[in-house]
Formats: sequence, structure tokens, C-alpha cells
Amino acid sequence: MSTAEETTGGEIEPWEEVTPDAARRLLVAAVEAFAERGYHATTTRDIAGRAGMSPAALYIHYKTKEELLHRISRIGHDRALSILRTAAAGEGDATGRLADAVSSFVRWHAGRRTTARVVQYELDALGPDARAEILDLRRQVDAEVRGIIEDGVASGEFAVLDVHGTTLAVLSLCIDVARWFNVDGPRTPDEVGALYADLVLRMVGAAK
Amino acid sequence: MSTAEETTGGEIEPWEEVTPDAARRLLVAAVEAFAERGYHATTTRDIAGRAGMSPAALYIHYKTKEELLHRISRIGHDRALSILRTAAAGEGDATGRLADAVSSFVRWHAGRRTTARVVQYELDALGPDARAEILDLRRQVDAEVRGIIEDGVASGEFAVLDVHGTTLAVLSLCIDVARWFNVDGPRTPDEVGALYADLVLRMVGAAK
DNA sequence: GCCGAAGGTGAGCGGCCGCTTAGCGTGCCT
DNA sequence: AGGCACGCTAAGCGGCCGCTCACCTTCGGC
Repeated sequence: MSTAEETTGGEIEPWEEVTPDAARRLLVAAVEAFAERGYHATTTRDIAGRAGMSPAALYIHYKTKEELLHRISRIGHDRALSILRTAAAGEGDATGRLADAVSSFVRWHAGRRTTARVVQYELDALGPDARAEILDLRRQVDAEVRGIIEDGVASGEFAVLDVHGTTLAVLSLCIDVARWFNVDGPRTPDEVGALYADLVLRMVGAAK
Repeated sequence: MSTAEETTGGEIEPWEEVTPDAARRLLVAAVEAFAERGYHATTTRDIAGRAGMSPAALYIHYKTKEELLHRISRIGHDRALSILRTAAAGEGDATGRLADAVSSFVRWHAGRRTTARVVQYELDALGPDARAEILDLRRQVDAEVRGIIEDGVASGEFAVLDVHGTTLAVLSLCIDVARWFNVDGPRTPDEVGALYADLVLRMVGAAK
């Protein structure tokens, strides 16, 4: 119904890169609808209606309904990846960088839950080509987190037996926030980010 | 195309409680279809086809397509809850019981990934009444895990600041296995169960 | 003041959706 | 042998789906 919550970090309003204005309104409407009902249960009439337009207007800016999902997924993954890259490229030790990465990644999944839900859970609705493109971005996400954990193991900060498995678990934990997080619930995105950073440091055996 | 993998534990073939035979075949077909494509993208013609029947046959055994999802969700949650209850009621200390609970819960989500996917991710497709019934089961699932963690804190085995938040994270970690686990991947359900039990014990600060 | 491009609409097409109905085959009860 | 309950199918209904098309505005350039 509005663009209220803002705990993600620097960005004031996302999707500003999408132009013209009508195309952005349609995309924002699609994000909301896909997050609420899922891609397949959302109709093009619903999307256009939320954007205050007729059903036909959608096809001036997007070739198909799937292209909308593709664009959302692409932009969302780019954003998630850049959040992780910023944290991973920080100057502190592995412990601090992992805590940064997890807390900011979680803050995004909680604060931008609507977007994150679509990005993380509607992947299967994409066709083979778009799907492959997104999966490649996911591998880069995985590599960023794994890199920090490997650094920590090499420096002796972390005690991890299965680096790949632990990386998977850390990412899985963060991503699933988008499924259960409730804006009206008792926790703020910042609080969940702090809690999860602590839990993840425990998982890798970092000194407190 | 068959019921191959078996790492869940005692059960040989699930859904045996569903009778008559045709109703069970339809239900198994629905589980496969829902897990592959999602509830809304699955057609009644597809379900009936997989079960080797005509579309109309479905409505002899089930009132609507949603009733199929409801039955699947109900049986799946009952099974998940009974797995956790068995572990929680064990005789060991909290550390052992939590490790048991996590490893068996994860084994189920990995080994019975098809079912778990439907159970955990298609909840929103249910109507209000069925949804409320399932949400009640989820609260019981949460209570079982929280109970073990509270026991461990009381006995001094665990060092946990936020019991509710940690419970949420532990369950979230286990449940998300159903999203990423790949039967053709490098890990067996048993291996993931063991890895996750170790990670969770670290999360609660249990002595190794 | 005219013109074409850009962005929008109302109506509607072909098709697939969930679900229903009339009727058919089969096997058990008497 | 007759009857009938049960499980199932073929056909199809009403409706909504993604998407298209013919047409209508608005507006900057000359």
C-alpha cells in the first residue's frame, strides 16, 4: 500500500533505475502481487490494476509476464550480490566481515521482504535461459560468503570442518528470513540481523 | 518416476494410511506435481494423468484440488511433528536430544524433499480454515524445539540469549533444506543431518 | 496548424482452467 | 439371474487466463 519501511541501508527508494515511470510502477506492482500470491497465481490484470492502468498497458513496457519476473529477479540478485560484496571487501578481519555480511544480507531480506520473497522463491517460474542467468548470480553469491569463511579458516579465526556445507547453511539461514519475517512481528530487521550475525559466528567457531 | 530413496528412518512407504488405492495414487501424483511446479501451476488434468486416470476421477475421491493440498499438508505436518516429538521425548540430555531432533528433522526434509517442499512452501495456497489448522501444527513444532532449548539452558548445557529467536533460526535452517536439497547432489540426507546437528549445537553454545 | 511518435484504452480472441454431469462397465448380494 | 452400488470416463460448461489489435489521446518539432 506504500513504501514505508527503511532499514536496508543507504537506498531511499529502490527500482529508481527502472524507467520510464510507468514501467517502474508496473514493476513495483508486480513485486507486490508476486510476493503476496506467487507468480502463477498473479494475473496480468491484477498487476496492471495495482499500477492504475489497463491490462493492455503492461505489454507496452514488457513483452510477457515472465519478462517482469526476470527483470525483478535480475535487479534483486544484483542488489543482494552488491550488499555481500561490500561486506566481503571490508577492511576488518574475517570475523568482522562475516558479521557484516550476514547482518546486512539479513537486513535486506527482512526489510525488503517483498522483493526478497520473489527473488528467492519464484526462480522456478523462469524459463531455462533466464533461470540459468540467475543461477550464475547465485553461484557468485555463494562464492562471496565462502571466500570470507575460507579467509577465517586460513587465519585461524574459524574452526570449520565442511566449508562448502557451512557456506550453504549460512546462506540458507539468511535467505529463509524472507519466508518467515513478518513486518508486524516483534523483531525489527536490525534486530534479526544482529541475532543472525551472532548465530553465524557461533556456527563457524569464531571467538566471541 | 518411482519411490526410490529411503533414508528417512523407519517408514518403508509413506501415504499408506491413505485409502482406497486410487485415492492414494492421486495424492502421490499431486505431491509430485505440486513439488515440481507449485500448486497454482499444477492442473487437475496433470494430477489425474500422472495417476493414470481421467480428470473427472479426481473428484470422486476429493472435493476440490485444494482438498488434495490440505490432506498432503496435514499428513506431512503430522509426520514432521511426530519425528520431532520422538526426539524431544528421548532419554538423553538436552544436547543429545537437540542433535537427534535436528538430524532426524533434516533427514526427513532431505530424503522426503518432494513432500517437504509442498508442506513447507505451499501453505499460502490453502483457504483460511485449513491454513489456520496447519498454522496450529506449526506452533506445536516450534514448541517442541523451544522446549529442548529451554531444557538445555536450564541445565546449563546451552548458552542462549534469545531462546525464541534461536528456535526460529534452528527451525528455519532445517526447513530450508527442502528448498535447496538436490537428490543428485554431493550430499546424502544422513550427511546433511549430521552436519546440521553439529552446526545447531554450535549455535546454542553446547559443549562439543 | 499539421504530423508522427509514444503511451494509453476497450473490446475481445483462442485456449486452458476447475469442476459437473450423464452414462457405462464391473463385481458383490440376494 | 437380477439389481444396484461403486468407480470411472467422455464430453463439455462457464469463466478467467495471457495476450493482441484497432483506435484514441497528448505533445514536441517545424
